[in-house]
Amino acid sequence: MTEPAEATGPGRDPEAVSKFVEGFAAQLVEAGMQRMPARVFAALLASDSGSLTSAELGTQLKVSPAAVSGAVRYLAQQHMVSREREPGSRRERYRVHSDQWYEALTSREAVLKRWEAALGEGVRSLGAETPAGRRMAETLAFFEFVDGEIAAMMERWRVHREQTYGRD
Amino acid sequence: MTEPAEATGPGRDPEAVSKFVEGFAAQLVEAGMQRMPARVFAALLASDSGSLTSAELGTQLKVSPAAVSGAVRYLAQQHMVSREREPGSRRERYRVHSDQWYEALTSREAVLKRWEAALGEGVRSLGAETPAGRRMAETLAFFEFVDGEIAAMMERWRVHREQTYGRD
DNA sequence: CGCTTCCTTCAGAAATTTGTGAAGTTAAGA
DNA sequence: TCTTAACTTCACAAATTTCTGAAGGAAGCG
Repeated sequence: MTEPAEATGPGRDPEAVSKFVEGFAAQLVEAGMQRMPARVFAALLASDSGSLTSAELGTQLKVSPAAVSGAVRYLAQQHMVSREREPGSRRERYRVHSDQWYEALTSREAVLKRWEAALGEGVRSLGAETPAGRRMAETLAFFEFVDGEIAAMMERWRVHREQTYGRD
Repeated sequence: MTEPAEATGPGRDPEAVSKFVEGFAAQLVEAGMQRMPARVFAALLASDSGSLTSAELGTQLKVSPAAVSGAVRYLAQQHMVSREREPGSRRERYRVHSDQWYEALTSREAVLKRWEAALGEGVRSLGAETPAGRRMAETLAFFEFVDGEIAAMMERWRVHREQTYGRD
């Protein structure tokens, strides 16, 4: 029986934590995410409190403060983490909300929108009546369809989740 | 009025085609795709026949046969293009099927599966009763939910598409 | 009001990724 | 069977990305 290890801050089982962090980060990287943001994100996901300071992240991941800073800025822009000022301290905490982050992941809305814009432009410039134009128009229609569906899907997830876990 | 340009093979309006190809490829790159596969894919999408030979791709994109070869291998692995042997010629054609490719894009099933595996591993090793374990379990549940929803969504798309465009 | 702590920014070094040229392989056509 | 066209593979060069160390700036605390 592998003792689940006590939930002491950075303690627990650094070995197991690190293994998960690196493994999960590797998968995120393969899906197109930059390495450092992926590692930071995985580390937060694996923390008991769901939040860590810059310093803690640097220590745990063995990287410089500069690297943490860059990664965290990226993640915040993508709405995958939020920053919190620890009142009465110049420490900053970075947090994953258990629902916030995967909404960010699916609602790659911004990405879809840009794809749609590029496709629309293509249809216009190549001509809607050309075979290529028609193919692009159909592709565009697909993305527009997906856009709508995703919103509905997230709504169903919220319901499903509340039934299973109760509110956040 | 900007003449839609004649649908002559490589002709049409090389200017407009190139503009679309580079623009759309750039968006795909930003979403995490490698540059050359993105350009090749965009070029195929913008071709009237929906298929091009290695040589045509090389000429149009101004890259070496080696680069085309690498890009095409990647795209084929991702099921985003299919290869066709032109009967009675050693030319190979690469093709986008109008439905095949976006199914490949959305059914990032393989990616999701690997994420799920990594998360499951994390839950096990950190302990399902720890706060971190619970967070990961919930995340895992979310991906499993998405898995199922995507299949249903694609089915709805097929119906929607057939009504709009008729069968392929 | 200055000291100290923590984070950020920036320039550059290191590592990784990407594309090329050249040689190799397969298969059509004579 | 031999020639030749077409794609692939491989080693290396170039470009890009990624991280670090050092300097700079904001905010608590004495």
